Amino acid sequence: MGTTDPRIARTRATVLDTAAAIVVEQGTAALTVDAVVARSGVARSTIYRHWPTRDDLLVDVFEYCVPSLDTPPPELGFEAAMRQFLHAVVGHLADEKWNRMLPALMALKAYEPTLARVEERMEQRQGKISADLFTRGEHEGLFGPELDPSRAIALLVGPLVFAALSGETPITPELADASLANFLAGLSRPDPAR
Amino acid sequence: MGTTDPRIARTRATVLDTAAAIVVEQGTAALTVDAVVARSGVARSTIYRHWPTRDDLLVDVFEYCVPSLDTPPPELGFEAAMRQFLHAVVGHLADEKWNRMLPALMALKAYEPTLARVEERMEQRQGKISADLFTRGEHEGLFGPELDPSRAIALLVGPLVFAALSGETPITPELADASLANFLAGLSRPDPAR
DNA sequence: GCGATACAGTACTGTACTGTACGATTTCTC
DNA sequence: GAGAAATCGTACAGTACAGTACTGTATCGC
Repeated sequence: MGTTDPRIARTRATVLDTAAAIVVEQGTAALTVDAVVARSGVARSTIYRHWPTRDDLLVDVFEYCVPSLDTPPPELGFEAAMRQFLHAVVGHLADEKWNRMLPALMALKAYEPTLARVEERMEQRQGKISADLFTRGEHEGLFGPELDPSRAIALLVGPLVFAALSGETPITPELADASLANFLAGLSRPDPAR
Repeated sequence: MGTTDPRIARTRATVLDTAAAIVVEQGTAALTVDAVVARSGVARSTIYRHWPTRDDLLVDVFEYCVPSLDTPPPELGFEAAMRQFLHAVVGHLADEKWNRMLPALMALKAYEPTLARVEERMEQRQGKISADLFTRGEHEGLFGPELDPSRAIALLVGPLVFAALSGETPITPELADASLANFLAGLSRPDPAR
């Protein structure tokens, strides 16, 4: 019952790998069924057996490539856990694959509701992790419950995403450390410049 | 000599406005010559008289929409000037036009060298402004010459861009203030967590 | 007003891609 | 080994778009 035909899994993986490579190397506009056929060797009719339209394939490609982040071990405190989380984010953003696909997803989510949902699920998963981390920080007395998690994530992760997108400054664990250090420093200065 | 035929300027503006609206509302893939013809009333042959290919038109649309930032008045110190700069960035990112076009530019610059050059020029202009601002900060003794401007800009502007892209947290001047406050707080804590 | 030029409108070619249909072949399951 | 199912290969219709060519009309500069 749980056993699936290996042919199905095989072609599905082949097509998704090929399609992802095309998107990474040439952009989403270059993802045509013919291009996948030429590069993967999988027959045209076979691809349409698995995906009803080209757009459905594109959605699956993104879903296939979205990085999965883990919750840092519970014994870590806020600072150590957040550092580990940010380092993981750096790792994914530095990887050429996601480095190319993230901007494409951001650009398309405004017009393709199906891709918007992919991005939504991704942010939900990461939101759960960050919520866990901020709970640790609150228990440590670093900040109160009034802290806005979404806003804090923007402050912490924003610089990393910016570095990945602009390419002006290298995206490294050190940058993540700097972002975290600034965030922590800002906490101990609750009434800034007023 | 310096006078140009008003017909040229008129159709050029009409086409660029229409094309920009199409890109903002439906994405770059929807920018076809026929779509511009239908919406603007400008004839097909006229468009091809101004732009040799559709891609050239797209490049001009981006160039046309790239926001221009001003250097804050020289009498302002680092903090006030940077605040003003960041607030201007917030203004452009919150505007629907650039909010949609920036991700598209980020996604396409990896594959279209001509668009990469558009983005390059944009970053160059902003780089000049930020270099000016960091010089002020250095003269004020806030930091030394070892500060990396590109990296600092990532730390300061990154959260704003992240907020604009993700849509999870509102992009407001207050967010800019928080980013700046964290950056300044990090300065007075030169050896973080080591 | 007049010549020059930009614009409108239409028709056309060529191409690239989507999605369907169908028979032949391979590969899996049992 | 036999039947089922997935895959291959090809052919085809339909569409959307890029870019060209050409004629007639409106608008500019002088």
